[in-house]
Amino acid sequence: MSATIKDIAKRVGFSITTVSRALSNHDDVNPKTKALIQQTAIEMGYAPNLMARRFQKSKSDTIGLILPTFGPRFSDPFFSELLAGVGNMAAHQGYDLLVSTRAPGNEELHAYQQMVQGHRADGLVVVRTRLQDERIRYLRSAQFPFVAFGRTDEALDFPYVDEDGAFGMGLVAEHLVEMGHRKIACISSPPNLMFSQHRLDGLRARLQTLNVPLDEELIRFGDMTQRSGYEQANQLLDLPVSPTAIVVCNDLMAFGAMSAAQDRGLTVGKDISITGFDDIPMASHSHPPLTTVDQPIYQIGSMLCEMLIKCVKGEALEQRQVLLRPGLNIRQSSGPVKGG
Amino acid sequence: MSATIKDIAKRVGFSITTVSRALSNHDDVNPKTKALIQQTAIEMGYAPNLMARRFQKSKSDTIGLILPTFGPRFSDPFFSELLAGVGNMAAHQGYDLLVSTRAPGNEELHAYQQMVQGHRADGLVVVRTRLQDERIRYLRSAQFPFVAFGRTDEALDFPYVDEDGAFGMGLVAEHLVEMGHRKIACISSPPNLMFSQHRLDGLRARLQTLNVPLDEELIRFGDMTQRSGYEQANQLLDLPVSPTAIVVCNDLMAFGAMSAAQDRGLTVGKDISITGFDDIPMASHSHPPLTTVDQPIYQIGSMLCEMLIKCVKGEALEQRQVLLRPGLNIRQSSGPVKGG
DNA sequence: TTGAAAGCGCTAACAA
DNA sequence: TTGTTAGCGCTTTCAA
Repeated sequence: MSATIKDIAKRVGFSITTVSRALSNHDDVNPKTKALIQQTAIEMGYAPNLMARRFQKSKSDTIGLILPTFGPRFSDPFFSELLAGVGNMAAHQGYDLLVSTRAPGNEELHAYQQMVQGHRADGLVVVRTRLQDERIRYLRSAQFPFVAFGRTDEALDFPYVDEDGAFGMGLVAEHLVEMGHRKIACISSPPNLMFSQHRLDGLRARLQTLNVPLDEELIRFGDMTQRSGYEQANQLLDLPVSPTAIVVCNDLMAFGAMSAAQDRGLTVGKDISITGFDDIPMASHSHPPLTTVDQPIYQIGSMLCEMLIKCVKGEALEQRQVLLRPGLNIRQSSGPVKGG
Repeated sequence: MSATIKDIAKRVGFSITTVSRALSNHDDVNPKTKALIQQTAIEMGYAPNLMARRFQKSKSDTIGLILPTFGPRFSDPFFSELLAGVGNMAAHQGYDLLVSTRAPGNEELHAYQQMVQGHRADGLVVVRTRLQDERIRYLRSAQFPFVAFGRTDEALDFPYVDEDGAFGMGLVAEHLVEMGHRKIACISSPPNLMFSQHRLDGLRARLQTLNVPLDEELIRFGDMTQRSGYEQANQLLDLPVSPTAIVVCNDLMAFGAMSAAQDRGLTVGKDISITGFDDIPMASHSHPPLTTVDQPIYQIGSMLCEMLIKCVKGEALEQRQVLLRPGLNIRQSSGPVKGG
């Protein structure tokens, strides 16, 4: 259907070799010939056949991203922003972005294998690292280029970008203790996720040093959805002595927790303090606006992609492991302890 | 690096043709030979080189999806769910999913051209159709397979899935009028989007027949973000005689509108009614839970993908144009008009 | 400065 | 049932 270099060669009367070189802008082609060929290519509406090119160079010029989805209703503003960050950088660098969505487990690992073995992508972005992460183990054993969003619990050396969640939670702890809170609860995210560990540990450690040890009875685990935050918060609020503050490990669950509190007639920020983590755009326009730890998701996506492309090209990384230090955005969902 | 059919051929002592046929499970191969070859392939860890296969068949087994993003902070739960719907069906059918993110405009159209001309994908999913949609015009002119999420204003025949937004808004209109509302405002989405037209027109038309004509002064346009809903609602609430109900054209803006009302001390569902559209998971766990028109985003994604793959394979579509009829989920964000 | 030729891994006519 | 051969479109030695 569309023109090939062969067609162009026929038209201009040169060999396909010369055409190929002219179009790749090699400098061993007579300028006049080159100009003629390039002009003709435009006239004929030539577009290189990428499948042929990729095959012959055995490079896909594609990076892969497998999103861990839980259940069909995968409604997560976090990932759409990350995707935009990765995708825009990929496009900027002339790379395609191949996306898969799989629930963690065997099928997911299989998807990784397919990406690698089928040469579907030149490198992979691994998101939301887990304890004993089999994806990372696999990619390392296959010696396949990848960059992770998150660290791991194993002593493995690989490139990653992560945010210092422990530090972020430290800021939350300080803020709440300063506001007089002593009975602090936590709705954490699934414990098999690395960032859950960092955040919860960070919270626990900082509270300890502030002499307000975290009551282990007041820790709940949710699945990161708003619904889950709602349910876990309800459990906490049902306790005989309910907490004066709930530290939630992601914004979505924090919204759910706010709803739960509000359903009981509590004024969030006055009767109870609730904090989040991520600072998704919605956080500044909820009611009340959410106190939360910021995480530059879009930029992280960009960085991941940029680093990965360097890896793929065999270029050296100026920084192989990046740990970002977050800030705390204090808004109206948190305030002085009541009667404090 | 990895084994090829040539390697297998050498090992088993058959020709590469026979190996190729055995691995493709053709039935003109001796069962014993076939078994031997397949066994050997497994032993050798053979994985077909997709780039080679795709090149030779000149089919990418890939479908493309270009997400329209506005600005860097692309935090949209709607699209992540759609992506999951499309992606899971694609995986299920053995197709890859190529994703790009572009702001509407020239670069976006260029991305479409790249997909088409570079044979990057066998077919495209076009989301969020617009008035005079140049993407659709282009794909039609290029005779490239595509399926759209949404209709168009031009009299063009192409496969699509859409939800009957006018009907959905009719339900909202009925609900509000029944609750005694007469001063109804609307926060619409950008008027160049087809679904905005359908929803606003549907609202206007149904209100008309209910003898509660929509006051054109009470129509505002937002950009679909929570922030925008917040801002537009504030404008409406600043009017000398503020509306008793605000019909918002998507859930995210509805959340923003709720925040704006709540900031003024209004109780949403009592002092003012607010409705949304989409029924994203968050809608049932906001405070108060949001009355909204449901839209099965995940299923729509699946359908789009399934239809597209049929198109790509040259199979007939049993239904070329699908228009889904929505329902209204009445929750606590809407109620009887105050003092009504 | 240009061209001939080989080959990337695979599939599919056609022949045996 | 199996093998021979050609070729997909492109890049890249090597030779002229």
